[in-house]
Amino acid sequence: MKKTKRAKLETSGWVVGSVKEFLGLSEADAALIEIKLALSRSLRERRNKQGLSQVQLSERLQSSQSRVAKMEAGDPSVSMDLLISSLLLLGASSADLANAIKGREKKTGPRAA
Amino acid sequence: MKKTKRAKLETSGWVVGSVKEFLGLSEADAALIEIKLALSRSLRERRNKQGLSQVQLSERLQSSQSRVAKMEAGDPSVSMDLLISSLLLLGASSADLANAIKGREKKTGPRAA
DNA sequence: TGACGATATGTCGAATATGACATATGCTCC
DNA sequence: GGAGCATATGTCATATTCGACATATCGTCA
Repeated sequence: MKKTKRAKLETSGWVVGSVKEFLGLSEADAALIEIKLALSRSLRERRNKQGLSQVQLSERLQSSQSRVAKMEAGDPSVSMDLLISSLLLLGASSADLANAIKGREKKTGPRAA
Repeated sequence: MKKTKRAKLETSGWVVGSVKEFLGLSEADAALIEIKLALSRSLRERRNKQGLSQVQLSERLQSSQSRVAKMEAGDPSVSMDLLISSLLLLGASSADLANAIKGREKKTGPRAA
C-alpha cells in the first residue's frame, strides 16, 4: 500500500459522503476508507448508546481522549486494529463488526432506492 | 490496547484452533486474533483461487514475498489494515470481508474438548 | 460574562508495522 | 545429487501509529 494518496487526504480531511473516485483513489483504497468510516461511526454510536464520554472510553481502552476523538473522526492516523479492538471492547461481536463493514446497500443494480 | 499479552503470543506463535482463553487473553483480544486469522485464511484462499504466487501478489501490493507469507501465517506483525487492503486488492467486496469476519459458527454448546 | 464538561486538533517521543533483503525449508523434475 | 520453483523465517532501517499532553472549540448553565 503506497501511502502517497493518504497525504492529500490528511490535508483535506476525508470527505464524508462518497469517497469513491474523489481523487485518483483506486477502488481498493476508497473501499478501505469507507470501511474505516463505517467503523468510526459504529464506535461513536456504541459509546453514546452506553452513555460514556470520550474520556471514560479512553480509560477503558488504556488510551487517551484525543485518540478516541481521532478514531471517531476517522482520522487517517488511526488503524483498523485500534478501531476494531475498541469496538470489541465496547462489546461488539464479530457479527456486529461484519454488519458495520458490510455497509449500507450498494445502489448499483436495479434495486432502486 | 496493551501489547503485553502479544509478546507471549509472538514467542509461541498463535495457536491455530480456539485461541479463546488460552492465556489470560481477554475476550476482546481473543476475538481480534480470531478475526485476523480468518482474514489470513481468506487471503490465502483468494490468492490460490487466482493462481498467484506470493511473489506475484507481493508485486501487486507493492510489498514483498516475506510480508505476504507473514500475512498468510497470521504473524502478529501484520496489521488489519494490511490484511484488509490486500483482500480488497484481490477483489474482495465489503460483503466478502464481512463474511470472513463473521466467522464460522460459534460452537459454544455441548462440543466437549 | 465566566466556568465547566465534552469534544476537536496539533505535536512529540516512544512503540509498532513496513518493505527489503538474506536465508532456510520443502517440493518436483531431471 | 542438484537445479528451479514456492513458501517460511529472521533481521534491519525506515515509516507509521501510539498514548500523552497542550490547547482550542463548542454548549450549557449560572
